[in-house]
Amino acid sequence: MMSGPGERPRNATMRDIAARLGVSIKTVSNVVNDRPNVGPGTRERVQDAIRELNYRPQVSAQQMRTGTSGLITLAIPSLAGTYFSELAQAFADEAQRRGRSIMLHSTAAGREEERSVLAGFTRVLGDGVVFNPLLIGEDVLAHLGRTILPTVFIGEHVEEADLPAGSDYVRTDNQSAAHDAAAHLLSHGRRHLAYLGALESTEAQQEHSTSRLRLGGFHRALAAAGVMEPVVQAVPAWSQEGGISAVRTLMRQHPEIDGIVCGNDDLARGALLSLHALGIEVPGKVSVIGHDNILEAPFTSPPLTTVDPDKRTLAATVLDLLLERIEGYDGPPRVVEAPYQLVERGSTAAHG
Amino acid sequence: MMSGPGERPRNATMRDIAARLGVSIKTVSNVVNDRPNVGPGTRERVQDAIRELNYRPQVSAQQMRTGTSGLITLAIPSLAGTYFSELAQAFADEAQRRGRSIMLHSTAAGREEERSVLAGFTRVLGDGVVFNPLLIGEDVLAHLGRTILPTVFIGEHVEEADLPAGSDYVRTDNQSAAHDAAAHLLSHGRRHLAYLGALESTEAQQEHSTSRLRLGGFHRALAAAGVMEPVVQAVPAWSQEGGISAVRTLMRQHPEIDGIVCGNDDLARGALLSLHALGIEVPGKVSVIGHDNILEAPFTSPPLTTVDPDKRTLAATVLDLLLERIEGYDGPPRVVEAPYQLVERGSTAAHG
DNA sequence: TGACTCTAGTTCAACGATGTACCTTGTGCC
DNA sequence: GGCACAAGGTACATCGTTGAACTAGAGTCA
Repeated sequence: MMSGPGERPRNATMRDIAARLGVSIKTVSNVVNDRPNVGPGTRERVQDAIRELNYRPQVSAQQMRTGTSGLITLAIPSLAGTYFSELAQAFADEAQRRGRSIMLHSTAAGREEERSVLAGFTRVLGDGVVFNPLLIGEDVLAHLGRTILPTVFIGEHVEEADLPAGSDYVRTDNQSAAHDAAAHLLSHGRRHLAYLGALESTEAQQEHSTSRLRLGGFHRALAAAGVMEPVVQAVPAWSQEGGISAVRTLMRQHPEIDGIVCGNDDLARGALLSLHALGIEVPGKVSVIGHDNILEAPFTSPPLTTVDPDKRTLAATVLDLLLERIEGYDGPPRVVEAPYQLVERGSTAAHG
Repeated sequence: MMSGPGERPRNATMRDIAARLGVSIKTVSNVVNDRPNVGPGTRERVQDAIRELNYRPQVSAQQMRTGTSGLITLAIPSLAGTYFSELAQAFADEAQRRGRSIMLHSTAAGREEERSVLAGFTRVLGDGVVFNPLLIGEDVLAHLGRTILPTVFIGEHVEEADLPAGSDYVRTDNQSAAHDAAAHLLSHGRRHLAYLGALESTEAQQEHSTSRLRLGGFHRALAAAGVMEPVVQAVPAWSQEGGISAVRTLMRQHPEIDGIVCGNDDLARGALLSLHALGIEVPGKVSVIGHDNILEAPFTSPPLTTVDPDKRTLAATVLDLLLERIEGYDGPPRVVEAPYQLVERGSTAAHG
């Protein structure tokens, strides 16, 4: 201990411990892994030596011998954006609970970057991959014989038929979620609904198809209720500021609007602020509903009703599937629907 | 290719390639690592086989042999919070540029979790650690003989004297940053400044000491300018909603205020919204300055002047130091001051 | 021709941990 | 006394990769 400055010492190995005590390496291994056939005295002496030499098992050696490292790669577009950063946090927490570590791989660079995730990153590293593709299409997936590592896809951009062998899919049904959000407003007597979140530019392409799906669900709900000509309001970006300016435009052009379904909670926050500034009561005159249930959603004014994708359960489900595959399951691709839930707060209310 | 469903095949190894071609494993290794002493014909045949068998080198075996894996652990409190999630993204990007991967370790669980980071996570994994401690104190660091892996500390909670052997420190000088922010307002003729961001509860303890340092810098700037009795406004949390309500209180109790230094940009965004709602012009009547330069700062209304800690440069600096240590440097701890920069936007302006 | 060098390889050991198979004691029991 | 048997170990091979050391053959040059 307190070795002080000097040569950076090699980390202690089982060999060091064995040598110091005059026992075999295997006995040390047995102590570390809580295996039988070690006398209580020996066990204790080994444990003392482990503490003294500050021994830690070396994961790479374990992986060589046993085939697993406890490492899981999480490949998502970017942490910039509330949803993905909260999702990553959920994965990190759930992985830690299971004694696993998360490797973060950002695919913001686009299609090539995503393809390289599937190709195995040019190096085999870790035991499995959680992958949220945005750009990779059927063409790529369909020609992928089999993933090199156990993989679970997440998101909404994967066709079930394209799932490669050795992978599973936890699907988020954004279309239904948006449908339910709109239906919620309709059930409260709102009839003049707007969808806030269409993107003009393909620049923010990442949210684009999410937006398209949510818009689809919105239309479906309105069609089912016989409400015609719903209003679709474009935004410059899925951000709070985008919501603020867009809602100003929206209410000027469509003063009859009494309910707004927002593409995500950042937009919804902007909508709330804008409505407040315009002196329009929420939920008295206009109801607002968001998507994602971000951490701040309960603290907006009024508190935001939103669709909760339950990131923690999603992460847990995904990791359970992945760990099953890592531990040997090799059946056909499984598809699991990720649950979501409408969380009702103050920004929506029944209408006289 | 297209192996289809069936037994999950072992990943191909160099041995497989060598066997198929009747060459030695070492020759395959030489091709993979672009080493000389391989004839052009042989090289090509090996490359073809690599493609056919979809071979990828196995990092754990490489690490065993060479001692490095290309993996770096990033231990930060949590991704919930704009600053840390943008910081993590910066690290992920910079690491990818350097051909390294980031392992994410969340220390939100607190002191014990932080201690275990220093103790080496109970398993040796990866080549080095980037660690932003919040709670670990001198007592722990000082008794740490030497870190088990090369480590670079970041943040502001480390005393230089306590740095363990084998580590470096990239310090963020929050006190000076807050000082400069206040001085900026003073130089524009503002005299009635408030600091927004003191925390009553120790619940949000993570930001607590950051807040304390920034408040210290604020006081220092005012004292130097001879401004007495600055106002310090408490907030329930360092969030936008916290800023909104706190600024309402602040302006009611202190209508003379003409400049607000905010603990972070989320608070500052709240301040801008609140001031707008109160009909107080920014920057006409009150100037607002934030901290962190979050991605949305340029898009607030008016655009937010803020202190930019330049997360990308920080990440690059940290990784360079860490990689030097990983590659063998074993000198005494180095301390580097992370630069920051005041980004002037519309929320501050000179005062008549 | 002989001494040398260069190219294109080969063989071997080693990194650290662990599963399998084997060995050595001491004890209990007939 | 002889044997079985368990408890508490040891010895060895192995996972995939790479550095060091070696070799066989061809070309160079005095």
